[in-house]
Amino acid sequence: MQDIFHPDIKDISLTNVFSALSDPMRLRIVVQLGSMDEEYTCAELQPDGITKSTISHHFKVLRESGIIRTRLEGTRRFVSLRKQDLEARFPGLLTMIFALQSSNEDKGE
Amino acid sequence: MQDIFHPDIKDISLTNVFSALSDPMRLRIVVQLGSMDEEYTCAELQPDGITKSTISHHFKVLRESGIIRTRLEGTRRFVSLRKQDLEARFPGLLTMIFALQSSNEDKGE
DNA sequence: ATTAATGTTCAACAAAATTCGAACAATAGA
DNA sequence: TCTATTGTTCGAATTTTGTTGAACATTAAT
Repeated sequence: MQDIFHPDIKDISLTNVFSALSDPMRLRIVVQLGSMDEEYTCAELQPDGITKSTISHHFKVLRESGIIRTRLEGTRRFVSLRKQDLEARFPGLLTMIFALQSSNEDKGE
Repeated sequence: MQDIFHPDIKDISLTNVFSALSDPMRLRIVVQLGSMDEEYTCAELQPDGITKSTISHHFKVLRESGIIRTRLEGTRRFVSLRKQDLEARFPGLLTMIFALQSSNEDKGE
């Protein structure tokens, strides 16, 4: 039932990462995950007015593309950015994304 | 008829750029455009087995997302990377992409 | 054993993206 | 004025993506 598949570093593809980050909601999640070195539950990152199944779908996309890691603990799932892996695979990508956090980018436009 | 719309630098959005680059064919075009400081005609960048209408569509996506610039000359159109604009807007993005050119990324996987 | 909490999965739908061929537009050249 | 060249645009078909509610699974707590 629970696959919780995480691709190996070498299998993280740039096109898949770009595809995952092309959705405003997912990009915002990544920015939020990067803003603090902590884990979040899925519910904590769920925007208002968005259903559980929707956010679950986005986490799956982010996880299968190699951007986040999911850890089970009881009934909850903690997600975190694969910072080191992404930096090793695509140096500078996260840095560039976080730099835009201060400007006016990640709100879908 | 001919719009040839190019978004202003400030209107280039990261999600749109990621979306444009999430397609393997378009990413390959960008890599090829970046490998030389030259302009290409659309036909020169057309992969084997791909129709004109398809490649025309991809150039439109790249242009409207702010990644390339199109210049008319006679019946041909020369396309080039908006290197400076992209570097100003998303510092390090192109550098990161071109670094992968040497590795084994940009072939769809 | 119930009940609650946290997410996933499934079926369904709507919207968007990809691809193609045919038709068209604009220019260059004979 | 024809004709060739280069590329766009317009449907249409197919595929992918985003979203939701209902049902389910798993664990925790009572």
